[in-house]
Amino acid sequence: MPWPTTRKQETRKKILKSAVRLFAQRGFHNVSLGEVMEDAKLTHGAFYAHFSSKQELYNQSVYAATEDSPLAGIMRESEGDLSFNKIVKTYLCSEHVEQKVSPCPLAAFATDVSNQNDDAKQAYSHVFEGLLDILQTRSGGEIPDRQSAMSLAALMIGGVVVSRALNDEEVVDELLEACITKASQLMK
Amino acid sequence: MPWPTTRKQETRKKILKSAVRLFAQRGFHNVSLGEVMEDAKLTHGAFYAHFSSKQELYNQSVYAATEDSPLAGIMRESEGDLSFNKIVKTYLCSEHVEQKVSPCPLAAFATDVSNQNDDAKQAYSHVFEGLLDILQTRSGGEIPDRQSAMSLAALMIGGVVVSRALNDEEVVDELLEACITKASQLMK
DNA sequence: GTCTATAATCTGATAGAC
DNA sequence: GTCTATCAGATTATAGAC
Repeated sequence: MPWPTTRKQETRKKILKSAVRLFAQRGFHNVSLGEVMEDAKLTHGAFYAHFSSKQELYNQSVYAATEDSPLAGIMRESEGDLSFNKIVKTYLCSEHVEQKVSPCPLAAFATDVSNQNDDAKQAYSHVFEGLLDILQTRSGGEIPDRQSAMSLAALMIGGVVVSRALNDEEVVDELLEACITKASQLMK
Repeated sequence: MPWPTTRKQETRKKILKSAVRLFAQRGFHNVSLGEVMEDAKLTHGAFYAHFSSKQELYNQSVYAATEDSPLAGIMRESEGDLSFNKIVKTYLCSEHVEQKVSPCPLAAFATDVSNQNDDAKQAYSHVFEGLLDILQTRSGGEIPDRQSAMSLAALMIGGVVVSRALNDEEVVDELLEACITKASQLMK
């Protein structure tokens, strides 16, 4: 029985989905377990039938967030290669900055993870390697090597992280456009 | 009397210095006012003679952190222009990632600020514009325009932020080197 | 201005009925 | 597995003596 989709696993997924959205929007300490469970239409006490601690929930959220991230979305849409432009513009857009779409955990969870335990960092590292792999293998050769993929990842994540901390929408648009325009120059 | 350096202002500076280091290392919610005041050799209750709330302390820390940041350091050392290589290598180094030097607030406070009020974002935005200004006016023309400066800032901040969330030192070194190597290509 | 002491609140985690 | 109820600890902010 490889996938015994029990009701418990469905509930666990619901909790994770709520956790991903809330943690990404407000950060680890600005979200209580009560809020997560309420969002998942359960009560506080039921939490510990699914996770051993808030920290474990957060670590699992780092993995879970990859499923609905912007890049996962365009990967589902297109079966073949992703164009470089499509990748960059999907990531560096105001909808992603404002989290009108489910966010990339590498941008949303970065600073929180750096303040947490090694399990969280391991999850983050794993997801980061996954991004590098996608960039290199699904871009039809437009991203030639690991070094290019790494610098592109830093540019994209940095662009979104900084944008979220600015208070001037015009500067945000300017920054996103600058990153989009300059990204291709990293590929040479 | 332009600078009446009273003892109160000295104490305020001491509190800010402790706050910058602790907030940068562990984030807003992982640092208590008690810890900040203890680090500044005072007791908890004395805090409110200097700041009206923890949030105000944090906002002021964003500004205060610029004084000892890596780029402020090399600007004090050299009177003339900074070389592009010096800027990039000073920022994207493991000592900065591990905060063995006083960190740049744009990297250390980014995600926290995005979860806070508009005053914090205003402080962050102001510091960000300051970085763009330094990059453009102090690089001897090696950073030709605002768009180049913006993309470079995103690359540098992103490189440090991601590095702090990874658990594999080798990958961190690889990432920093990738960002350093590729940075110059953004300047064309 | 700085101290000690405490109020008021929040939240992670546990216990036990159903 | 989910619920209600509660414990235990931490933390921001305040009060009042010095």
